[in-house]
Parts: sequence; structure tokens; C-alpha cells
Amino acid sequence: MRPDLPPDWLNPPDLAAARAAQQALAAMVVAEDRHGEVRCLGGVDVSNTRFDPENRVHAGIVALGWPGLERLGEASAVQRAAMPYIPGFLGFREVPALLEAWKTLDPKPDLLLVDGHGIAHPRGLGIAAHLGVVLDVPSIGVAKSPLVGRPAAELGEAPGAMVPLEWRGRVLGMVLRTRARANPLYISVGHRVSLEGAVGWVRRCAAGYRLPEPTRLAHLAANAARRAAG
DNA sequence: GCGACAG
DNA sequence: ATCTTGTCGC
Repeated sequence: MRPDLPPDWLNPPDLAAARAAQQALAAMVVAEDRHGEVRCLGGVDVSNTRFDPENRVHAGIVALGWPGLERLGEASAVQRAAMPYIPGFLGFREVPALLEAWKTLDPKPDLLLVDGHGIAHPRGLGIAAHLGVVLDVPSIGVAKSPLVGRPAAELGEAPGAMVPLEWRGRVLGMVLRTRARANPLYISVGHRVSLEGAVGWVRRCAAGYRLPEPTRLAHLAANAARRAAG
């Protein structure tokens, strides 16, 4: 993880500062495949308890071997959310807890699949890009619904069908159907990976479910951690 | 001003 | 995100 992170990158005092932090972080995103050999893939997700007065965030990260996708490790952490859920500012709510989980995770993944958008975000810094840049670890955004942008064309019904996600004349990601009769996934660059590379990883992590294995297991891990904590 | 809006 | 079992459809 990067040393000496500016406080505003994780806990900005207000939305104006949060916005400025996102713009600074977005400028650091590397949308190219700059990563070494991948032997370990990570899945990242967060679980919340509704009506929780404490506003706790339960982070879950799983480490899977590649190409076997066998479970190598898992880590979780709990933290009080510094801010409520506000579309466009998800990172500030979930990244702190994820960093805590990351510290105890072993082995450390070479590439992370994160539940949420990468650069398919109004300021180019969805949670996957946010986490990737802060850790300086390659990451991919795997969202279940759109935040900004629209499919460039009608998406095919067959698994594997995909179409660019466009916003303001830009291709921010790819809409990918991973399973028949299931809503598509929105894939985008997180950090140190290209869009083509990102889509390739997601497709290769398919295990018959709508979500790729890393993210699917991370979701289960985050939920399990929340239940265990009460 | 109005509507949209990841998890 | 979360509350929740069975049930309908491919």
C-alpha cells in the first residue's frame, strides 16, 4: 500500500474536499496492463447491516489462486462509515475498512476484482479505481448496475455478449452478459489494467454464476463477517 | 429546476 | 446495501 496517504484521500472533511481528492486520485489511474505475473487473484466486497445505528461497514477480501481459483486466504474488517452512501462517493465509505482487511490478508493478491465501478464514474474514480490507486495494486471494477453511461447498442442475450459503455462520447467500460437471462455486469478499468485486460479477467473467472468467482466469494465472505460480528 | 444515482 | 421462502421458468 502507498505510504503517506493524504488524509483527504480517505477521510475528506466535506464533499468539496472529497471531490478534489477524487480528481487528484483519478489523475493517478493507469489504464494499461502494468502488472506482473498473476498468481493470486483477489475478490473485494462490503456488507452493511440495515438500520445499524453504528453505521458499520464489514469488508471482505478473498485471495484465490490463479488459474485454479482455489481459496488461498481470506480477511475481513469492520469499521464505522465516515459518511453515508452517496452515489459517486462510495470509496470514502468503504475503502477505509477494505484497507484494514488488506493489511491482514495473506497472500496479497496480484490483481483485485472489486464489486463496484472502476473509472466508469463521473470523475473517473469509482471504488475499484480508488482502492487500486491507494494500494497501488492492479484492480478491476465489476458493477452490477450502471452509475453513468449507457450501452452503445443493444446487448445480445447470449453469455459472452458485450457492448461498450458510453458516456459523453467516451467509452468508460464494457457491458458484459455473463449468464443467460441475467442482468449484465458493468466492467471498467480500476488501476494498472486495460479495459481489454479487465474484461478478459472477468470472463476467465466465470464459474457459472452471474458474478465472477472472486467477487462472488468476497460477497459471501463479507456477509459471513457481518453475521459473525452481529 | 428536474431527474438520475455503484453499494 | 439490507429484509427473506418459496416458487416460477429456462
